[in-house]
Amino acid sequence: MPEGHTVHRTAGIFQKKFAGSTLRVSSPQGRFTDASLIDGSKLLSAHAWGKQLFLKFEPAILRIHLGIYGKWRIESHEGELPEPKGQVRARFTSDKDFADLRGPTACELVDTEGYLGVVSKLGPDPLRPDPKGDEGERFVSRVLKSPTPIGQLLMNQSVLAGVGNVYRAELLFRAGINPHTPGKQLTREQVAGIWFDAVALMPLGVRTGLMLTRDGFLKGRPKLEDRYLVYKREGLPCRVCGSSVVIEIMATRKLYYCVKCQK
DNA sequence: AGGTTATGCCAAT
DNA sequence: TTGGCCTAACCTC
Repeated sequence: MPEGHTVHRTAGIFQKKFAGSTLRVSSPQGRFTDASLIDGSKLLSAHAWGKQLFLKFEPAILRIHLGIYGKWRIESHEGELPEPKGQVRARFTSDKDFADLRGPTACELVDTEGYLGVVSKLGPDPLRPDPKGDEGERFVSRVLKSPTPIGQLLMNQSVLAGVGNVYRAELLFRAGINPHTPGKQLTREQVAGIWFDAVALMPLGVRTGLMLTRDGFLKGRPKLEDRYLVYKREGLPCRVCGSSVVIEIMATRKLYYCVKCQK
């Protein structure tokens, strides 16, 4: 379930369970042919930026992107490692824990230059520390200059890193903004509002592993049918006004919104 | 058993 | 704009 919250959550787990340890790295499936280059080396740190996960090993940095299918299985073990389930691209093993990676779009070693090349193309990430406090402004000024619909801008990782199709729909509903509105037609307050809403909401997703966006359902594990405001609710009544939630295709992705509440 | 779908994104056209 | 990647879960038959 890969939007940015999932990736940050995984980075935290790697940091806690594996950072500072020497890891065995293998590719049961065989497709990660560079596994041998980091096998037996120390994991220095793990961090996320948007939907990208970076594992810094001593010899090189491993860049992992889950794409739409990718999944992690991370568990502890008692010396006896379980058989890989399905097609495991990469397995990371410490004394106590193992992590199996299946179906990623990217699992590749990069050097510092390659790493900088990737992150230089990423927009601000609401889940990243913002010591100077100017990351929101980077997002806001970019949106306010753009003729592109805000629904597309929120999906563009160079504008805003980590938000995907679920958070896009939910953030726009919460803001009461129609996804077709060009960025430059929004007010500064509206765009800043989206940023700060994401900054407030996404850490909940990291903590729980769920994209919680409904006030009143911001803790626990709400059932799937209670979870979202508009995402995957086409044809169902809007939770606020009761009119039918619509679905459209915007730039190849399904877009859900309420025509009445989002002007 | 086969078809559809997915929280993503890139390259080719 | 379209096709392809790549895996598993969830349908229908």
